Amino acid sequence: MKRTILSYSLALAALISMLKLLEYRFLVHTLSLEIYLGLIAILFTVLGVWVGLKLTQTKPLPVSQLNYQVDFQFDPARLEKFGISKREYQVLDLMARGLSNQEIADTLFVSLNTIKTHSSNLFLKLDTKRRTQAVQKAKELRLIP
Amino acid sequence: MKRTILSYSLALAALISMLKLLEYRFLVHTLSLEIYLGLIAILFTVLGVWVGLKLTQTKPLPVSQLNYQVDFQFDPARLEKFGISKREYQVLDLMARGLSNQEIADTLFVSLNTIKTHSSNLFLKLDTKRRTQAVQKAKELRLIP
DNA sequence: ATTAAAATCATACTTTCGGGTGATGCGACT
DNA sequence: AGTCGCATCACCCGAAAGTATGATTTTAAT
Repeated sequence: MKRTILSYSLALAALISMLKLLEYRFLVHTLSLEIYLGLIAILFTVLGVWVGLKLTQTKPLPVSQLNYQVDFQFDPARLEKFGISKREYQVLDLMARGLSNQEIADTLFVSLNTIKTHSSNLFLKLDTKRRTQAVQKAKELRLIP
Repeated sequence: MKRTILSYSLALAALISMLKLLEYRFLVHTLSLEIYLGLIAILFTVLGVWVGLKLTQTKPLPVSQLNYQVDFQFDPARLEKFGISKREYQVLDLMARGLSNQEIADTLFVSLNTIKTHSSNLFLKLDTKRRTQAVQKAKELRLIP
């Protein structure tokens, strides 16, 4: 985490420097200061959105909305019974929504390999061989809605 | 959602206007342009983070339906709506139980290739790319329990 | 401060899925 | 008699999923 923050800071610093260089260029070319400021504002807003998403990490995806909610109740105790970690649970949830490993990786902002590791561990803990089996079993066990 | 986006846009516009006013003030007071730019950058980064978080917030679902496999009832009419044949339905059902294509083939005493054909056709008819997605969608559509 | 668990990522390899294409046989319907 | 839908199967190929192993980094608990 420290590392990420550091890299973001560096990226930000680099961006600012770059912008400063550009600044003089633009100004001598008589581009209005307002437009320039607007561009900076937009750019950093986008950057902010990006940073915000990165830092908060979790963001469930729709894919196929039509979300029907059952009398399902999230129960950490049940997860603990199977030794399923928070991250693994997130992966399981997205799996159940029909996402591919790559899509899950993109959603959680981690690499494909990481998701493969998580899912492999899930299969061990749920004693299943495939994702479809894992999802089915997790539903039976009321681990997911 | 449109409303939120609109309000954010307005807020942004207001901010920009405000900043433009400030701009002249600051400039006549000989505050360095670099510092000013940096402030804008930081401000809009923060704004971006805020907007990003707001936009990705998942709202809780209404507790409308409290049912899921309770009221399931096999309905050939629904299948027909999607053009799903008897055999394809069987494959879909076994798929949802977590069986691999090979296992389904063994269960139905046909070849693996046949199951592949059936499942491919299923994906077409359900407009899905993966078996997990197909199963999920079929459950939503109440095609299977 | 140390330690244990969790999370991350990589590389290499095997298996399973899924798409595309084409072919055959069978019953039903007209 | 012809055609249409369904079921069956084959072959190829690329993509995705899954296994195994090892490593580093974060986080949480003691």
